[in-house]
Amino acid sequence: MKKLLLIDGNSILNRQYFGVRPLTNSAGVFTHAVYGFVNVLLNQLDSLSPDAVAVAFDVHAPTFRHKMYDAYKAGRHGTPPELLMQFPYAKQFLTAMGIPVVEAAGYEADDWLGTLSTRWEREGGECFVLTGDRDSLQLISEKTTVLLAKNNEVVPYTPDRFLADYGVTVEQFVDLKALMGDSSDNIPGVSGVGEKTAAKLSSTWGSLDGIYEHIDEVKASAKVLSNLREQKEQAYLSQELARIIRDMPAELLPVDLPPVKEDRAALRSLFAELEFAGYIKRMGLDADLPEAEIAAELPAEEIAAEELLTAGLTSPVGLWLADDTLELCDGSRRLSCTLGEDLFACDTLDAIADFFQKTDLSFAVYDLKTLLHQLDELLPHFDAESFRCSFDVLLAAYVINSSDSSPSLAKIAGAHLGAPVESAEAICRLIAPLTERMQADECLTLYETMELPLARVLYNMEKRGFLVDLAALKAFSMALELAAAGDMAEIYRMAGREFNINSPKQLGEVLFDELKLPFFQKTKTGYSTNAEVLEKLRPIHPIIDLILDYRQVTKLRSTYAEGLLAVADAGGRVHTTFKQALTATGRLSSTEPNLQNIPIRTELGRELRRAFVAKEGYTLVDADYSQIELRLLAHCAGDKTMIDAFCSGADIHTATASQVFGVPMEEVTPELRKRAKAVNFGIVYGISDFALSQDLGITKYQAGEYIRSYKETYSGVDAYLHSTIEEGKEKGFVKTLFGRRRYIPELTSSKAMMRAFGERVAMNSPIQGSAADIIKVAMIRVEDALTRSGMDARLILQVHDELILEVRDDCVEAAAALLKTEMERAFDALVPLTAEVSSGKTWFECK
DNA sequence: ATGGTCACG
DNA sequence: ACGTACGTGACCATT
Repeated sequence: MKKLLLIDGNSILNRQYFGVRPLTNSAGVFTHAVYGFVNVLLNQLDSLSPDAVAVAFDVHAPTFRHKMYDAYKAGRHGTPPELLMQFPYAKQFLTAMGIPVVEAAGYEADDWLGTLSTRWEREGGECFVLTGDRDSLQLISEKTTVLLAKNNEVVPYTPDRFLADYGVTVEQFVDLKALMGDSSDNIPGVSGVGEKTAAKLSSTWGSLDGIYEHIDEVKASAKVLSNLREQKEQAYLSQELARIIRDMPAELLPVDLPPVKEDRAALRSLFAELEFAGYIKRMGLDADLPEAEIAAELPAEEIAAEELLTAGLTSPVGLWLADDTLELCDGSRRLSCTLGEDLFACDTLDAIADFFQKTDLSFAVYDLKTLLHQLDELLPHFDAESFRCSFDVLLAAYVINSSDSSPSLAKIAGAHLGAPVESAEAICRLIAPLTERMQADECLTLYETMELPLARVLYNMEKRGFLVDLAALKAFSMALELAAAGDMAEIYRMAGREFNINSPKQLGEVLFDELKLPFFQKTKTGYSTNAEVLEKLRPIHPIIDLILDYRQVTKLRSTYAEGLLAVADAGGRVHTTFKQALTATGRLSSTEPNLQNIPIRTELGRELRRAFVAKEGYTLVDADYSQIELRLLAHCAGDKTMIDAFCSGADIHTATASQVFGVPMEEVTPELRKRAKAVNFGIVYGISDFALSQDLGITKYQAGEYIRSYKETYSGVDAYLHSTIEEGKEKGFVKTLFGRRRYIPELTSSKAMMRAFGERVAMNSPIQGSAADIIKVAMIRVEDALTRSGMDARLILQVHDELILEVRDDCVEAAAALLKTEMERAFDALVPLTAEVSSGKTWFECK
């Protein structure tokens, strides 16, 4: 039987618009509704393999459309412009897919669904109707299944499923609507009749006609009966309104519905414009590119490594290192140099090393830091310092838009060149558009003076690594294992059976089903067993203590002790990888191992830091910015009260407590200080009374009072945060002191939750991002100053507001002074940016 | 692949 | 009526 897939375009786009988190391409066009639309459509094509597809759209009469627009402007529901702007893209997608779009003035999408499904059924076919609108359920039949799109799933509705859900047959659906009405569709129905009464009446008498034929026998309240009698006309009018048209004029209908035929080039360019790299990959749109189109402009010239020096290339040279090929392109020629599969092809590698050592060329690359590591591994005596890099496509793309983390070269080329291009050539051709874009967005300086130089600093830090005491780590691991085993035995004894304590599911069953402990929180999948919940249960049952301890020691053992042992090199050093183009705010991230989340808050966890050591004859020098985010808040807001507090050198949380709670500084109790500290943190994160009340264990009202009082004390901060949100809404992005942007599409969301999230992001990002910028400046300055000083002292780690040096014992004091000075001078703010220095043989001792 | 949990700033 | 702090990464269990 031939299958037809019919789609209600308006309904699906609407659902995706509200269901998928907002997304824009770099041109600022909202794309999430189309993104979701493409997703559900491709999914259905995959799972159904229909013989034909059609997508229907509403076309209201012009006068009606005007009304809709006015309604929207008046602040009532209608189609928001952010959705409206996505319709043409959805239709472009359908055209490129070869899927007919059906629409006609005066008809709604479901009229098409009704008419075309009826025709298809009559011709003996099977039909699937994809929509998010329950009204279309009336189209269900033995041969037509309605695929109802919900937020994250598509539910197939057959006659049986419908009956089970609604308690009436599909045929009675329209009568049901006729009686109960539908306010969202302006169907009046019969007053006083709701879902229950309507279902009962329909199932008893079979239909609206049946009810009125036997109106004298109908059992219902007097009020309902009289309404039924008085509103008979209205009931039949409602029935007409609810019934989907199934007989549109034949001349409007398409003669036939051809099988889907993709125009892959059109799809590729559309997805490139929308920046849907995932779909380009999913549909394999890059794989079948004709070779000529990939390389586009320049032919590849094979070249021997020995000829590179004399090839006559001109700077800048796009450079791409693939598995066994080095590609170079200077805009007029594209050279390809095979490295050879033989690892012992020393001659080639020597020649390439020689080329890099002697050349005066500067290179444009994708991901300088990784390339330096690759060249360092590949080539004998590679000198990273003398490798001249004038452009990094990855870092430029990140500075332009930090939202898509670590985009591939293909993706960047797709977005800025309009088409994927051969790699070295793409890099070369991207320089101009990316530079222009950065210039236009006022972030070229950020890129040139901060991100690009930082890449080298990070490369050096990664290469140096951090020495760990393997023996100490092993001993710690064993002690933890012993503790875990002890906990485990006791937990099993108390539970009365063995189970996997690591499984939240099994643990939940033991605690809440078997031991019958009260539960406060549930997750999507079952009981919540997180530390917050367990903490509340602690007084109730002794097993809780053991579970918390078990969790702590197993975490320390597997993630940290064993985790670090697994990645240490032969010399006992661990080399993290900093991701420089990942976070939305401009911070770095650290992986394999993550050295930015080594425990410190608990005593036992902190012990781990004893295993992070300086090598023999060396000392660790550590400095961290004191309250840098709050200080930057004071600076950005220009809030006199807060600036004075910082300039006076007072403890900021005590000062805040004093001002917010109206007590003299000397009378601020530790409890008051703790609360003020929580408010200070909350402000930086984009505060809400609820979250603050949770944090402090106080009522929401009280939390609200704290916030109100805080805003009164620091009115400049309040005004600044508001203006940041306003600017974000206006421009679509917020920016740091150094011009780093973060786009926040959520700010214009029609969903309150999403918008509130956007507002918190708008408040936090400039502060967190500016702090990230400043420590980056500090890192460049420190690395530079240390090199110039001739001291044997080197940067080895950054932890957001903290820098760590490994320093030869004889220059600890000088290095410490240098570190402090360079950090504090990295940015000239309205308040001092102080850094606190410490040193020790282990990281533990630095505090 | 995803969710729960927990480590950090 | 509803769920809530901002930014990350690793491990484990489960699908």
